Amino acid sequence: MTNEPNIGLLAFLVYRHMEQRVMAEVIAAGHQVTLSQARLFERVDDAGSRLTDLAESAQLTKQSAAYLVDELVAAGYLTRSPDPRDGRARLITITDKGREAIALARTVEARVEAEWKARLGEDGVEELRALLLRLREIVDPYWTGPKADE
Amino acid sequence: MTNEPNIGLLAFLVYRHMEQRVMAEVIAAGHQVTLSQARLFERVDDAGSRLTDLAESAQLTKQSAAYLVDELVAAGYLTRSPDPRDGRARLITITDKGREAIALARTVEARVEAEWKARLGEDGVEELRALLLRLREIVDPYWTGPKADE
DNA sequence: TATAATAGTCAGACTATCTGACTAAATCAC
DNA sequence: GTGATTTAGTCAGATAGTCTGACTATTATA
Repeated sequence: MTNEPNIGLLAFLVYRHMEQRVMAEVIAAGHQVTLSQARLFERVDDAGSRLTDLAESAQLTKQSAAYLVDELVAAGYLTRSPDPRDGRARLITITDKGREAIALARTVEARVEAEWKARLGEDGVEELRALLLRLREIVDPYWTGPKADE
Repeated sequence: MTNEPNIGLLAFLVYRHMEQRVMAEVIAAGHQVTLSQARLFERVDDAGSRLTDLAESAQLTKQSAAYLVDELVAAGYLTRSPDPRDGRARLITITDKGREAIALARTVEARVEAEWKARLGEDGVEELRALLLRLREIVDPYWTGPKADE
């Protein structure tokens, strides 16, 4: 494989590094979360998510998502409650313990990005973010246009 | 999760898109390869790789790597032969069928990057690649410095 | 040459994933 | 408004891919 590294692979290395740095500190802080759980967890909306939406967003089956949500509920990071607006649905929401983990993750993310700034410069990192954001529009099926994010 | 998307997550979306596009076409072309197999396969060196190196590069245990290599050998994409320079080791090399799959993957990668150029411009894509390459140096543990790649 | 390190395999367990079949509730079509 | 269809989620079972621990064979080292 002696090739000009393609952008997909380079992006993977960046993504994996960030994920590993965050996971390492989250686990070091005593949180008992697996990678699969974390990947689903980070998609839970502040206002609560439905299982079906979570599954779609994470590109998993509902069954797989339910399995991971069960574990995250048992570990105290999420709760399920009936959705008042739809008797079939249940709302999955983040607990205080879950928010603590998110806060820690945000801290680590900021620290890693700071390291990247030391390498690429403030301008370089912002240029990178801008380019990736524009790519997101054609690369992320859950992108619904500017501002429609929330 | 109503946050300024961090670069790690944005990089993930880009990586996943490329991977899915490539896998979809590789499978459509009749190759019977799973994602896990492909992720290992793409790390096999042109000159042949050792299992231990593959495992380390893909961040798997030797056992897991061996399991995937077994499948790729059975499917005709790889072969194993004794390493003439080390009686303990075996050299894992790419078959002609494996090279066909790689050629196809390269074609799809080029097509996807062309789409990205339509969005970001030629300059934008090259700027993105340049930034990711510089980040690679601090983000990829198997990076051994310029030119030492081979 | 005895000891330690390295390359890989064997055996067994477990996590995360899937497919298929199902229940209950909401929505749609008259 | 009732019957058919769609939607949200669960239950049961299978499987892929991953791990840990223990082992063999070969090479390198003291």
